[in-house]
Amino acid sequence: MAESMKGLQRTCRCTELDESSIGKTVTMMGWVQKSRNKGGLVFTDLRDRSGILQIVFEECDCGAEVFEKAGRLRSEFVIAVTGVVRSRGKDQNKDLKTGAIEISARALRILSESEVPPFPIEDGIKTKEEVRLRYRYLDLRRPELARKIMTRAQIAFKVRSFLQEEGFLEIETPTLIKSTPEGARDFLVPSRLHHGSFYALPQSPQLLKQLLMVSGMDRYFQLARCYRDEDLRADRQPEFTQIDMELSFVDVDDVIEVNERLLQYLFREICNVEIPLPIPRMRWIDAMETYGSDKPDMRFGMPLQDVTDVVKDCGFSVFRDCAAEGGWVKGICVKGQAHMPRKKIDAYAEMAKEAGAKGLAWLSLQEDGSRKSSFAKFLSEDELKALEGAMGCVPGDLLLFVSDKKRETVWNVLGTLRLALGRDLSLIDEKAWKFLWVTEFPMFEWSDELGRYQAMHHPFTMPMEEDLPMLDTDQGSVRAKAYDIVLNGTELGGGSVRIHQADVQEKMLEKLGFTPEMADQQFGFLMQAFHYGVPPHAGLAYGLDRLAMWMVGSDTIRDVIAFPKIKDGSDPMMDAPAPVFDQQQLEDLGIRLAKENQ
RNA sequence: GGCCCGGUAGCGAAGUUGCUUAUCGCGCCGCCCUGUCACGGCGGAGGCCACGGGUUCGAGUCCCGUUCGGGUCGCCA
Repeated sequence: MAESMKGLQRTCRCTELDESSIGKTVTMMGWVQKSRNKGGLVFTDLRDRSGILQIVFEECDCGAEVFEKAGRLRSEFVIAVTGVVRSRGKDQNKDLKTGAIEISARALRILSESEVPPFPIEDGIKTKEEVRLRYRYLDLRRPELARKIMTRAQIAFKVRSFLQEEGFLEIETPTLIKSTPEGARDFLVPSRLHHGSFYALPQSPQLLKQLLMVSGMDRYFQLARCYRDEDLRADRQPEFTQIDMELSFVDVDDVIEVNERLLQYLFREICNVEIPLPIPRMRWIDAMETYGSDKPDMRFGMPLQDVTDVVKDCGFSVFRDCAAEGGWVKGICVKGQAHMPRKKIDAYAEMAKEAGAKGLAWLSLQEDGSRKSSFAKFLSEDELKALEGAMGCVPGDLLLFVSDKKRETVWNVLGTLRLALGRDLSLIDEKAWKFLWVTEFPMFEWSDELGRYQAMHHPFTMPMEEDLPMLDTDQGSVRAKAYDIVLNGTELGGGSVRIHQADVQEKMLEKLGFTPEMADQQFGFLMQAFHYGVPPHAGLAYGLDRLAMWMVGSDTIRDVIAFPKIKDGSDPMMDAPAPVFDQQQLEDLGIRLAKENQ
């Protein structure tokens, strides 16, 4: 039978008491972590979000009635205890923050009883995530997860205080907006007042924040909930939070400068990590050529090296023909792995094929100078020497090569192998924080599916001034004033300088295959705004969830989201999405379901 | 949509080339215990081996299908 807390007031949280509190009478409230009944006395560990504190019930101190009640305490009961703080003398618990003290109970109320929880409420459990997510409210009681959610709250607080200090205004933008083409699938919301019409939930507040710049707001930010109806990953949820910002009268360097200081501030305050500034920058093309990735993991080396010129006349027809057709041959040198067994090399070859390669050529130079290789027999000694020299290969090293007509394939395959090798060979310094700006992204990327170019970032991104003439002559080579911030091989955020001229924006939309009518229908409000005085502006958005994930040391984004969704986009706790309960709801919206969904 | 891994008491696991009553730890329930804190002692309860079909004298184990969960590729301006 649950008791009332009438007349009681909680004094403080568990770990807010220490030896200086000895002698004080306090009232503590929280959950029973564990109760140890020794017969003549009962020890109860009381838990709240701050930690654990030991309560002692002794009949001589608390009386028979309270002592009998204490004997009934079970895990996860919610209780209120009034008692006196005292020292634990010799019997201290060094594993507990409050291990030097305990509460000698005088009064006890059981505010709520509990069934036996479906899994232990403690750190380090191996319970399947499936079960934990169904009882997420219990999972969140576990200290390690609670700490992560509390750290996320701290991050949000620090972001706000830093940006406010820098003159940014926190402005909310609507989440019922217009569907835009391009990009990810939208979540749609049917309109009751306009049957047959739909709102879309924003994938980002992109256009709205640009309009705020037109409004003269100058510096804006928002912790914006965003929605993308795509498949989930360990670091991807259908709804997620962006630290979204936009600045007027700035160029690339200005955005980078303030954001470097933001990152430095956050990591110093939250993680006690000092990020040296400036954060290194790398052009997109160099990131691809050197690491085979637009978000390179800089915690280890093993760069990609181009040997197309070295092998263009060699005896190995695969390389020779590829070079002759304007293709690419690149390799990586895996230091000290000449002894790698054939089986493992074959596994990497399989990985290479899955990543799109036709095959993987390999050569190991043994310590005694002999070679093992899939292709060395086609090359002369001089050609081999030249190749090994170009790769910086010394005895004991293993070389892996990929050739393809498309440079994207070579990048992708070797980039994948590099990451796998870095992980498998423990080359990654897990304690390192390697930040990197990747700049000068291509403006466009070709879409086979659409049969035309797509915006790599988005259609409002400013091309680099010197590349503007190429819009008509060499569209694929136009670079954008776009930048990504990368941490340890993860994209934390990205942004760009935006187009602020109506004529350039019209040209861009035309290049992306929009007819003037389509452009007007989709973005008319933006184009209209661009006729009334637009400040040059630029911005950036971080994935707050990913940032928080790194800062708390998790490998899944779910750990920093209070109520995350599972792989199929559903919520196993509240069982959403679900069919509508009341048919009237559908009728109000003017929606009729296909037969198979009724 | 493809590929990979997994599902055995509330939780975590074991279960051999197919064989009697499916095992272990934690938790849970009862009794005992005045310094425990991974409390201890004694006793006890708890299972549609994910679901469906097949092979077999006999299936947790082998085969097929389904389902649920995770990872990954596609996808994610």
